[in-house]
Amino acid sequence: MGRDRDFTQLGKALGAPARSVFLNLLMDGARRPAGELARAAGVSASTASEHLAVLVEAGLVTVEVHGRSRRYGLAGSQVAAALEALGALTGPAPVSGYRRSRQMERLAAARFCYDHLAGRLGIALADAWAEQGWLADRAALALTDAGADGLRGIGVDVDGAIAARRPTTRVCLDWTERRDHLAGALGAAVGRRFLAAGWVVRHASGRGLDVTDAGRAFVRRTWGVDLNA
Amino acid sequence: MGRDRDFTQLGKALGAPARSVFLNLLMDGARRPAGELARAAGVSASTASEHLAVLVEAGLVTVEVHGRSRRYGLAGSQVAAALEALGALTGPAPVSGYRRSRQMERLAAARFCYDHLAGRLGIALADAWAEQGWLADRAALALTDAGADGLRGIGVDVDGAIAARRPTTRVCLDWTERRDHLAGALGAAVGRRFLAAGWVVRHASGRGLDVTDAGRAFVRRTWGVDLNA
DNA sequence: GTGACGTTTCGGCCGCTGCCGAAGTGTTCG
DNA sequence: CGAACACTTCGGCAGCGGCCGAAACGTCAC
Repeated sequence: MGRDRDFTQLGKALGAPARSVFLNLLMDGARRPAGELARAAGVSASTASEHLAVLVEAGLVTVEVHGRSRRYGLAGSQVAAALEALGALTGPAPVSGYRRSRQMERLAAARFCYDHLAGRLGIALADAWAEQGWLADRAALALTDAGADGLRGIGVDVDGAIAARRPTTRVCLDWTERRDHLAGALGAAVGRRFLAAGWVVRHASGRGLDVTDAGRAFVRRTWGVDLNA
Repeated sequence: MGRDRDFTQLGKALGAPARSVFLNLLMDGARRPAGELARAAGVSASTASEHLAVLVEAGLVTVEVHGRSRRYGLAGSQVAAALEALGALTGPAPVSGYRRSRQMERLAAARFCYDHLAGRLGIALADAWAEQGWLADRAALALTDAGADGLRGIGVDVDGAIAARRPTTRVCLDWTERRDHLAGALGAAVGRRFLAAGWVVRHASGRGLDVTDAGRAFVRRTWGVDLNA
């Protein structure tokens, strides 16, 4: 009787196409009403409702009631981390020259992964910060004193991130690039700062991001990162 | 068509009790013949064979043919990492005083998580190393120069771990304790050293470990870690 | 070669699950 | 208060998936 962790319920919850679409949509950390999710997945409202009930039952998703609308969202950063880890497994390794749709290409450039920056932007930042001694180790991404000062200097709530209940820094393996980037409470704080400062803007819907001209200039000026490369 | 990562196949693969048992058994990184897995899960050989084919198809498991026996094992450390992340989600947080079977208690004390030490032993080591400056940061577990020297001094193949293709250090969230411990190539190197030196021994089957008297004395002498606490 | 053995493939049964449309519940708006 | 709306629950259908035993396959031992 050596079974100690039962993946059955989680697996069943993940194992339906419509639910997979829902989770992907919710990976940006936003809450969405049931109807929007139903439309996005191409199923009827009743079917979507049943799917959402399954996800809630499995603990992957939580609901907030807003009047006659119900907003569904991921149950927490741990869920997002698990989905990222799982996502890193699916599909073959991205061989160079693999053809991508324009949509995928935009996602690969910059996006939110639940609450922190990901895509090539996230990786470039982690690279630069490791290079310049703001993070101690490219593999582990530990925050140094210099890094704490530097991030405070650009308006990131470093102390809030350190005080948070979740781990301050955490590595997250990128889906598209297969490289690590910064997650955890600090990653979330950086993401909030980038949005607030207007260095990135959200796509109309979903977790895609566009780096603004101001953002592009800022990262080049501050860390010498050239995002057009 | 915003779906970019499809969890359906992985989810279906995880969503059967017998397969969950298989994966749990394989979490120690060992390969096992189909028959043994069938017996452990309480299903017929034919059923087990079908399940294993599903797991292979999903990329979670690989086979090695040894004569007329076939040994199944996890497809890599990324799979183990994803399963750990998923496992951290299941079940309620371990409220204090929660009753555990003796089997579970032994697993909670020390075990292999795919290829690195986990359980209270793994956490105690991470704590001690962070405390003593061998790892830069309890949250990120970045290896310091002092840590590299120290681990080399006790016979851990630090340089091999640094040169490895996978990340040198990585944090892994413990199932039972909900705390981070050291994984990645360095975690694996530490695990190999602990086994080779006889500081831990494997249980008869599965991923459980017993810390030997020599191991207990060693960790107390070297880092002041008292495992009886 | 022949027989034993570990594993896979096949056929068939049963139950679960996804899907929908219709009806029901609760909320907002006029 | 009643109609419109967002969502959930219910009933019913179709198909998939898990299970087994029987048979086929490949390998090892003698």
